[in-house]
Amino acid sequence: MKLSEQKIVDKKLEILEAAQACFVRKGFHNTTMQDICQQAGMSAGNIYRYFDSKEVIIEAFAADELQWMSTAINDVPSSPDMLQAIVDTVYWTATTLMENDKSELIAELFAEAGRNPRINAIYTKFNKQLTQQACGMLQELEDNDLLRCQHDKQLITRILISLVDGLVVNEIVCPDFDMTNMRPVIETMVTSLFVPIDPKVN
Amino acid sequence: MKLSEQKIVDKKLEILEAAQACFVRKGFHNTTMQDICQQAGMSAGNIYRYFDSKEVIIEAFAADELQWMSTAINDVPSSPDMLQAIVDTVYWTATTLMENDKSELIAELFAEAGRNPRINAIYTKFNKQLTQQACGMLQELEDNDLLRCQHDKQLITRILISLVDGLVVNEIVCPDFDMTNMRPVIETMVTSLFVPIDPKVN
DNA sequence: TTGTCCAGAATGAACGGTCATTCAATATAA
DNA sequence: TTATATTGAATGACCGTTCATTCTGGACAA
Repeated sequence: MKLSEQKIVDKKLEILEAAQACFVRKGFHNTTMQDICQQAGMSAGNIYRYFDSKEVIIEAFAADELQWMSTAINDVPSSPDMLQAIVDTVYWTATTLMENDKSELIAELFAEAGRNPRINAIYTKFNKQLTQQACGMLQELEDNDLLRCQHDKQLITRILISLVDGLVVNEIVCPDFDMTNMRPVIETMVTSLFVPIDPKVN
Repeated sequence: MKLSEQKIVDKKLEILEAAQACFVRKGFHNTTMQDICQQAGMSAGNIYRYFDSKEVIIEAFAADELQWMSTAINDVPSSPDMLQAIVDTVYWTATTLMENDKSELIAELFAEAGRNPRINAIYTKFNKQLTQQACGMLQELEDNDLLRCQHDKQLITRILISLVDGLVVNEIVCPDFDMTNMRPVIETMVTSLFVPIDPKVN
């Protein structure tokens, strides 16, 4: 009758999904345990068997959410043209986040990271990894003479990440502005940061 | 003995300033009325003579805050070179917001706008104005043959605003990343969106 | 198969604490 | 004295968390 490891993981996930639905609607602090209970179809006491506190649920949710973003970024369809691949990464990440209604959650995460040290630590760590990963990719492209960066790679990376985050959260306060044509603009901006290496030169 | 109009305005401002200090530290929902009372050196009952509810304080604060940003944007030192003027506006706005510790507040505003319709309305309205104002400036530059936009003016504007917001909120999750050299990168990206009109051509 | 037992899963009412809001009492200035 | 400003303890609602209780399904003896 004891639940298997797997069942416990599933249960936790179930709770986190319910929590997510509530967090989207009301944010972390306006969501009550009762909200989560109702959404999860589970009693308060039972939820506390899986998570020690609401705070822990928020933290687990944050970690999950960043995990989701991380995989979303890796799912960008790759292009043979390296410059296009970078443009795609920026564009796809932004549009994917928007289309999956992550705007509110990301805004919530930033706000929480601003005052909750534990959430801040989770986000900071994720951000550091993401930056390094992206820098590594740029470095590799340079090493293989496929591209040259016009500026410091870390700066470029951080600014592009900021651009994506900015686009996503701005969706919240631009309800009726059509962003579907933003790709060419993104392309111009991103492209300007790199010099493609002309094969003819070799 | 009745307070003059001016005194009432002052009192309200005093309360809003106290509220702001608390909001920076704890965010809207973790700030208690007691926090605000203490910070303002005023009793709870008295604050309720000036604001009907905590909710109203948050709304008034949001409006004030956006007002502050609006003026900050207009305070950008102007440059004779129009392209530089645009770059400056983007760069100055971002750095000014960062230096005045607005990151947490802006993140908080985005999060709140995501679920509180009244705050959303305030922010949306501000955003619309800001976009129009910026578009108007670009239009004027084009009309005077000082510049040509490579893309739709509204799109450019929205994306640049998003970039600024993204840079500012990203400061929260990049505690130890040095952004002081970001200007050249910003310059490259912003510049790429416009074609300066060469006087020789005329 | 059938009935009994029990560990672990789940429930939900109750508790203690916190917080926004109110209001009776007091201070103040004209 | 009086109208207004201010105080801060009291109020009532809400919320995270707990815990006494109930449910469930498999083990096992007969």
